[in-house]
Amino acid sequence: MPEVEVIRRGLNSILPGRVIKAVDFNWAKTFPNSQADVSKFLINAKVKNIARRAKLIVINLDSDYSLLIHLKMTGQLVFRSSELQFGAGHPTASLTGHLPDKSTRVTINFKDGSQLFFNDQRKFGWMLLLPTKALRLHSLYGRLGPEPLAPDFTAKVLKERLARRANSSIKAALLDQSVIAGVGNIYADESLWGAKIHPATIVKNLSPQRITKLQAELINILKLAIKKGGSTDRNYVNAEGKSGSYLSFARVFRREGQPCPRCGRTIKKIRVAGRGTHYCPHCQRLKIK
DNA sequence: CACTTGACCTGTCCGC
DNA sequence: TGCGGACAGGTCAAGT
Repeated sequence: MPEVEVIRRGLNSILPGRVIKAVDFNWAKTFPNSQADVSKFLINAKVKNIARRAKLIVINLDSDYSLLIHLKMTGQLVFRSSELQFGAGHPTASLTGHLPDKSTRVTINFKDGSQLFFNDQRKFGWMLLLPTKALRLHSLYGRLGPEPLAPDFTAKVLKERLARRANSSIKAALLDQSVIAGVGNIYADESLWGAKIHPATIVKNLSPQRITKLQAELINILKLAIKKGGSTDRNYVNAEGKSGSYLSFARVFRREGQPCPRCGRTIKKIRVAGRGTHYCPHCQRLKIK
């Protein structure tokens, strides 16, 4: 989610006011809308603003339709203005090659000559055009839990939401988007380390104090990650093609074999809820009540 | 119903 | 150098 939020902010500073001239796509699953809908509600539409819900990017258009985009793990949304085709020259730029490239699934061409490229190596990401009014009722939105960075996401709310997954591991519960919207694998591991909770702990065995600590850690870590421009594990870049630096601040994620920054013992990697999971065996003890 | 596993894809890395 | 297998940031449908 921090990565998506960083992209949203970038796009929201460059796209509003631009008018779509044409859209090219080369992978049908990426963009399942009919050609008729594309012509009617996307072509000639002007971008109003860019919003986010959970890990979804929402480009609101003046056609009263919204373009929803899910980047999954390897998706990118990279903007190139007509005069700066390569984004080159910037010392931290990490995606400076020619676009479209072999991973480009959709290209949105604006009337002023600028372009937005949707690249996705693994083809898991998608776009979907929906009427703006229908978004809240759509199943993509309806089952999502609360936004962890909203002001009303309190420890009490987290306790209530976790009660839905009382018998599963806390790691699985955190990754369940219907419990909380927006926590992914990196931030689940990082916040559990911060709260000193073993990732395999069954939710009902967590004390209220641990959950309160976890709520605070989630907020702190997500905010820090946004500030650092997100996490670049391999593919991630923001709208300008630059990578994020959060992983150099990460305490356990991808740090197996290294010393725990809190106690100095060796960080381990195991599998929990089907996902690679990093933790400190000393700081994060498995408590079975 | 609650919960876990496999599938969707491409690319990379590691052991043989 | 090549090949097979495991694994990768997410989310569903299908299974138990």
